Amino acid sequence: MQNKGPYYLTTAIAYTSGKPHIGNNYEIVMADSIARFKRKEGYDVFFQTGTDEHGQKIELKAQEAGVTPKEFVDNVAGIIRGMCDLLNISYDKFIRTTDDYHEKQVQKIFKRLYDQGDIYKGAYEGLYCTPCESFWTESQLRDGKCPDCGREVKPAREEAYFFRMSKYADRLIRHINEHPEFIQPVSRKNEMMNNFLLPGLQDLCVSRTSFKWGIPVDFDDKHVVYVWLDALSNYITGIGYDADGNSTEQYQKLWPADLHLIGKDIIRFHTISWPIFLMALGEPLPRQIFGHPWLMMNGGKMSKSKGNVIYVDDLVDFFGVDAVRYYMLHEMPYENDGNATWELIAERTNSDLANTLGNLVNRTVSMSNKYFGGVVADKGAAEAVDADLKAVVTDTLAKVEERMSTLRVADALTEIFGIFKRCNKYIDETEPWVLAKDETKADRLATVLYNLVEGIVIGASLLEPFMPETAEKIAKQLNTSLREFDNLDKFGLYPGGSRVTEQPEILFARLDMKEVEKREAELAAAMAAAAEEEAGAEENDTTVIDLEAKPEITYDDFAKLQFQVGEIIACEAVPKSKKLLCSKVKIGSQVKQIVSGIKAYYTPEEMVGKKVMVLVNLKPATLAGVVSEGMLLCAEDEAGSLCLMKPEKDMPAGAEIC
RNA sequence: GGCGAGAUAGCUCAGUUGGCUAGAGCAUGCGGUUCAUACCCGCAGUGUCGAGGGUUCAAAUCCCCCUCUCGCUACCA
Repeated sequence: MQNKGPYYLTTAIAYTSGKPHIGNNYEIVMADSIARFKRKEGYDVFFQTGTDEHGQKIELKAQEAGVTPKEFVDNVAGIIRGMCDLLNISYDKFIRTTDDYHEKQVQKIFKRLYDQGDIYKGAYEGLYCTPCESFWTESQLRDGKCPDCGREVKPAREEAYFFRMSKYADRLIRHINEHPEFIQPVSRKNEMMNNFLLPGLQDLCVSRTSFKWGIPVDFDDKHVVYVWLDALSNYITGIGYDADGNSTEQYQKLWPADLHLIGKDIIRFHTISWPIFLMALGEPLPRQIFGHPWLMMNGGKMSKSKGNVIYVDDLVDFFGVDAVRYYMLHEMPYENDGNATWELIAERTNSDLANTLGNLVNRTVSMSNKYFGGVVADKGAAEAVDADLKAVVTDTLAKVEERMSTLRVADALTEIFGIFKRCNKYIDETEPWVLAKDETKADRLATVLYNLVEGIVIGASLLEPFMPETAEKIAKQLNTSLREFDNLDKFGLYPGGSRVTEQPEILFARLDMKEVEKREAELAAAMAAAAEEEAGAEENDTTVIDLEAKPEITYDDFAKLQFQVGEIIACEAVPKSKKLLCSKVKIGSQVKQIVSGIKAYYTPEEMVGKKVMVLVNLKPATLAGVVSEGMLLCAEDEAGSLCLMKPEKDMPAGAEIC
């Protein structure tokens, strides 16, 4: 096989805050199939994946678990790496952002960008919104208040480092326009252009002082490097980049990357922040960034308490690794989100893997044994029907390569299965069991079986990047080895006289749906129980939320606020808004119209009849074109979920709250 | 509200620059077959191609408008 040169691809690195579910795992299976495919095409592939291990969230999780952050991420990184191995991921490098060489380079990168003026030390001044943990510029404020939550912002000062993004914006816009393949799928390109690049980029804060679990800025150790500058750099530090100009040979060979495979949620960082960092470092930009959609579980309605979160280790345990890989790859959504349920995986396994593929191998091996004692040989008794079979088989490589060149993995698999379907049809056309009854047809029968074996070997060889274990099993049953891509457009290379296995092993057993449901229910029950226990434990820990204290106020300040009980007598969604509900609230004898951003937590129907706490004398404002004359008070948890405040006993509408 | 994507068979979706009776896979029904994992092969469907209007000899495909879904973004007194 001719060497076609280096091919460097990466996945996003997984955040080590907990065990990943199937939606998190599928990107790496796609990446693995691309890596394996490119290797077979003759590229010198380097496939990097790994874990992103810094940040406040991990610091908190570790604290909850009573371990150090490093102990915490060591554990989770181990789990993630274990999952990669379980899924047969052929990564060449597993990078952790806590690796010493990475940390050292990130510090150097930060220093260099600072020295050359791309990063400057600044401070947020004046306008901090505590609940949102965000600083705002004067121009971003709405009516002098936080544009996010509408609350008072207050003068504050926090030292931070910033990156001058705008300096490189024009260059990036030009690059994106001149390289239509840079952002894939193309629909994502418009989102980035319209929402971020064309309106003008804000300088990006690239350091934090509010937590410690990160890479320290070595010349200013109050600061840690902000997560994206840290995480994105993995793509170059993992292959030997050096900010002082002493990058390794490997780096010289591999960079720029050919493909960053990422989820659609982080396209913005990969297509804006990352290229700009690279420009600042004087490095070339990656050739392509592919933002794949998500594989949803149970239509997106999953939760641990319902027990319907899907984990690949459970699936692999039940279906086997290649059935799981096949499902992920076959359902691999290209533009729209895909869906995964135990039932769907079982259906696909039964119809494609057990029926079409497994049964084909089984019947072919069985017939070879039955009619020729397992010996397979082409006796040259060709007939007209053979031509089409051979054509389908030998044409598939080109079709698969075409599909893979645009990362249409699911379509590539469908092309390969076309071989197996064609082979099944060929058996019906040639009717080997009829040939077997006529001794004069023995040569023809042998030729038919040879053609089948040859077709299956080529199909299995094409299948190898996607289902490596199964491809090997097939080759073994046929007592041969998988073929190089160079030879997949040639028919007849299977060595005549080879003997197939005597006892064909069932590649994929047909699954009984009742068994599938039973297993799923068992896991769901266990998961729900665990979730409940965890929730119980959390309750004992008396989960609390600490807010930054506001300045003391006097009773007179308080007395300015008029709180009353209000009864919601009507409620409807605000048209043309996604989060707003408009309620008619009876307060004493008057009725006020109040708009609230709680549509995600309450339906209009369930709002009606509630008696809630209302701030009555708030200056009216217009939201989404609707006047709001007060505020329904809510409690907000860490996740931002809202809960209306109701009187503990039934009180008349209008009762004062004081 | 801004920008973008989409709406095709029960389900998941294909349908190049407008061109013959609108397709595939799964599921369903019928027929064939028995080497095989009750499997495989064949046949058959049903579709107001989201609604309405327009351009054209001809529209799923182009234009206008409407409805709905989704993504990014804004809105959350």
